[in-house]
Amino acid sequence: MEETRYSITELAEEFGVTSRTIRFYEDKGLVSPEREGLTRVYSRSDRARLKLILRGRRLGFSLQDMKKMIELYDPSQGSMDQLKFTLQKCEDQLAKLKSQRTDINEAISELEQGIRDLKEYKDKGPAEMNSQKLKLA
Amino acid sequence: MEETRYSITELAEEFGVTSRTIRFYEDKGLVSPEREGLTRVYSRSDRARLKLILRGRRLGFSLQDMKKMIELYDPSQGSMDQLKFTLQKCEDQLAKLKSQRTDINEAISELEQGIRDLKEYKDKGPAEMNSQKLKLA
DNA sequence: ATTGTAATTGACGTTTACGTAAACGTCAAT
DNA sequence: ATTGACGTTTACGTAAACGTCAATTACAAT
Repeated sequence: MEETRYSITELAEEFGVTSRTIRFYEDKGLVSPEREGLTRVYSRSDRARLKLILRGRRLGFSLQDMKKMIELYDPSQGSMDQLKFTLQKCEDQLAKLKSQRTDINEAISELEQGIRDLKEYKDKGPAEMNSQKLKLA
Repeated sequence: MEETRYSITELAEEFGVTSRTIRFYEDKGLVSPEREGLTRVYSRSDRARLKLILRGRRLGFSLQDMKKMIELYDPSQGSMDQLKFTLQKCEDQLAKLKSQRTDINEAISELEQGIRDLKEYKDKGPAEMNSQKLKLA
């Protein structure tokens, strides 16, 4: 089995982040690559972790959450507790996202209405507009 | 005409923010209530501004943006420039929100799938699962 | 006058996810 | 021997939108 090795810049480019970011994750205890002298050498599993982290980030998880969840995939066995933890976090996050989506949808509606009003105000002039329509007091 | 007057805590409670927040907005030049000695006294128009600010916040505008946009409703006339500025900001923000919504929708789908996989993994046990399904490398 | 309640100010803390700068080491290639 | 590209560390900076705290006043009621 070839030992696949990655450099920090290699992974940074592949995942579209800066090497600073990857080092930052290491600081937070999310990855711990080997060292050859000072240079970091990433294994295939390090790369997988990284991928997972970035995926979690896209889904809106905090790095702390990711740290705990990622332990599910460690050399050790995926214990039931870890599994439950991850599942719970996922469901929490799902709820959060859905709530956010609701908020955003409302904001979009309000904005769209606002834009319509503003355009009308611009075209017809302030004269024949009642300020109520612009949602003022 | 009665001069309606509000205290800082009154408004804070009405709008569900802390008085610190309101003072913070003042710091940023978003409201400038009268003073009686040191005490802030808010007028009906101050209250309207505040309402507008909070509304903007809900819609995801920055305080800076709100500051500029809010001048539209100043004693001075709502100049065409201000109107255009506001309209532009609204459209920018609308675009931002729509893009966010897309991201969130994708995240929700991914999460829902992930949750399904995790549950399956939990029930059927690790044995008959291929790790690919859990999106690992 | 004292107690209590509110308000004020200023300064520093918080959170998240990094960016940036300084100053230096390493290594391959020329 | 030098150049260039990359790497390292430490430490401080950034952005937003406040929160928290402490010290100080102000004012109202007792």
